[in-house]
Amino acid sequence: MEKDNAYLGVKEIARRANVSIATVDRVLHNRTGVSEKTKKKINDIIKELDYQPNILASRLASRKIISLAVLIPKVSEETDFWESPLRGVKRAGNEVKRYGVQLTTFFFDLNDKDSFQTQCKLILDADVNGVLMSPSFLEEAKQFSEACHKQKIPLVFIDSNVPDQHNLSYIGPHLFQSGYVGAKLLTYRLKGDRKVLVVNISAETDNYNYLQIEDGFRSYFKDQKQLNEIIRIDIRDTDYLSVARHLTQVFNQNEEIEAIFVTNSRVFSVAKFLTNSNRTDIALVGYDFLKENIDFLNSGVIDFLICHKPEEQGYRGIMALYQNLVIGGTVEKIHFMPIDIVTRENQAFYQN
Amino acid sequence: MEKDNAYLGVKEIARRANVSIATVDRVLHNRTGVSEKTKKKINDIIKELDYQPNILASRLASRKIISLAVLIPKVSEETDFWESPLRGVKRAGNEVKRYGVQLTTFFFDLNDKDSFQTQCKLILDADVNGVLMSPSFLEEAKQFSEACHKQKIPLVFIDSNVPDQHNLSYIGPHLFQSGYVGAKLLTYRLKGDRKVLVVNISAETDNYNYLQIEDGFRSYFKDQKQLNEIIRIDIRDTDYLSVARHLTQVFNQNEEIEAIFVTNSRVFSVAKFLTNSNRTDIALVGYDFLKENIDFLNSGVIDFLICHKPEEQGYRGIMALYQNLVIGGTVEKIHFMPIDIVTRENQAFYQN
DNA sequence: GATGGGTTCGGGTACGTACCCGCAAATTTA
DNA sequence: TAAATTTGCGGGTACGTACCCGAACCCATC
Repeated sequence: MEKDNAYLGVKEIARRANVSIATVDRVLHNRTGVSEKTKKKINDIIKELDYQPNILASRLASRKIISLAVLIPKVSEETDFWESPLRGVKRAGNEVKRYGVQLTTFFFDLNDKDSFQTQCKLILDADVNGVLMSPSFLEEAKQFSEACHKQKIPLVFIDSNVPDQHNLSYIGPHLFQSGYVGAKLLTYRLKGDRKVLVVNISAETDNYNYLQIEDGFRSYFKDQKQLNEIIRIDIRDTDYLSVARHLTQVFNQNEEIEAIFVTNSRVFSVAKFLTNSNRTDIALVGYDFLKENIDFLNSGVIDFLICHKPEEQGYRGIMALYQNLVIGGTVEKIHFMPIDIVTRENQAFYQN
Repeated sequence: MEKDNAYLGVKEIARRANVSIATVDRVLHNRTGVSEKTKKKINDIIKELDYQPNILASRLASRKIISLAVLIPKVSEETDFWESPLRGVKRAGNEVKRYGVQLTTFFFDLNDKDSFQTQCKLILDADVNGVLMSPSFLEEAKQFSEACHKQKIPLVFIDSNVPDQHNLSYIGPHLFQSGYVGAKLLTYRLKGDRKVLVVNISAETDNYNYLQIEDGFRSYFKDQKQLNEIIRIDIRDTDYLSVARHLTQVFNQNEEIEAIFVTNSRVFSVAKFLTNSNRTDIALVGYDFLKENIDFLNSGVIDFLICHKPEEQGYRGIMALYQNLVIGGTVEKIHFMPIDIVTRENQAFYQN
């Protein structure tokens, strides 16, 4: 029941190297003031002992706090999707705050590029030690990523990736494959080879994410040699009336639609439309574990929801920064989230 | 960047109560040697300040180690299912060992009740602070649970639950609902209303888990008014030859089987049989993310795998004990794992 | 009023690491 | 060669809590 006395810490290293603890400490934090010779000697001993610093003591002795910034879209009336990542962020924040880590959250408006840039500047001015962000605007995110890299601030992307950046990690879905899974699910409900409709409801002008999902979706049909014609529609105004108007038009022009795939969480709008227009026999697949979506899942209007664990993305994102900054460990550059399939039957136990 | 100086610890409590730190400490750990009057005074101040002990300092100062026991089936040649929980356990163990928590793992033979009891005794003799176990043998697990309760050792069940025990927590699937989901998935592949076969391959004599799954499975058919006749078969010898022999017999007696549901991870045996006997058009649903199962999923013989994140069960189980013993926090008594649906398309990103 | 035993409490050190301060030796400068 | 730096290093204290050791105090008893 006694703690393993054989714990080998700085004291033991110092003893073996015939130096003081302070010198070992200097080497460990590669501070100046140690001759090359002793530095090498100490490093050898560290390697030999496979020294693992005691984080408890380390964080306790350090009077510094580590401050992390989080930049995500604010929750709008239209969709509360970003509540989930925020929950995960807060949960992680709660866990690490006892280790002297502090979070500050910055929000931007998904319909306003400027707000994104403004918040980016605020973060850079705040002199933080790490950043977690959703790179909703591709070009602006790239610039910010560059700035972080120059200042050696580790940066983690969630929800969607920005390729070829010096970021610490990406934690989020493999969008192409996600669309592929969506197509597969849709085919379970396909009876004939009538038309399939892909709906993108988004005010965002950058449709980088959306394109990858649709790519995956179409690829499945191609791979399976499904003959269904795939038609598509973009709806820029995200309010229900606008969605209903556009869909009415599509249905007027295409009488043979037997399935709909919505590329994001706004599938509930489509479900509402189908309900209102008595078209609930149409197969419907969409994204994300939102309350509205679950309701339509339970009433059978939505057949499947695909989900990428948004809360866990937030949680893992913060933990990756913690890992990197506090523990000094390595973090995998890309961590793909699972592509979860949610149905009426298993939704009760889903962990968002 | 400086740590919040306003941290109020035992020192401040002692100052306000006009006592020494040691006295405050005695109250915090409700040790003896403090008069009721001062105890009350100190407790009031603790409440007033909403004092949160610094775990870092606490664990650092404590020379005690916390030792946890893990009791799970050993990995057999037949199935390596228990590798996953063990991985999760080890991952958690790795995380908490820096905080003075030590794990010892005990294995028993799923075909040997005695080995289970033997290991239980060993654990009780080892004077551990907490136990994580798979209650594979119901009655024996109950006895062990009682013993733990008497000795005030927190106990966590994973994989399956034992109702009405004084255990700290259960972390695992809702078996009934899991069977329900299995039935739903199977119906996606059902074309007519021919027979459905439920297969249970298990040497275990206690089929407590299995029964709940089959209950859920049948309930779905009842709820949906599916007319398919459900036949069932128990296979006690888990080797492939035995499985093939039993299945051959069933198929000889029932020509109209169009779908099979296997109630545990041994679905690969059935898949192998279907492959060997050219019956791959039959729908097949089973359990668990094992390599063999994934292979058959990829080759299209298995349609769906259901999975309850076994690795995470192990991880969360240890963390629950850590939470309870180190942090002193509360733990939810039942934590149902998600009922994950794994297909060929999303398996690459599944987190077991 | 002295003695004893129990109760209540404080001082002090330790946990392993971070980092300030200051001293001595080595090196450069005058 | 002496003085002024610079470099290399050790001593020591602090972080917030745990817990040992003993001291002071109380009340009862003779």
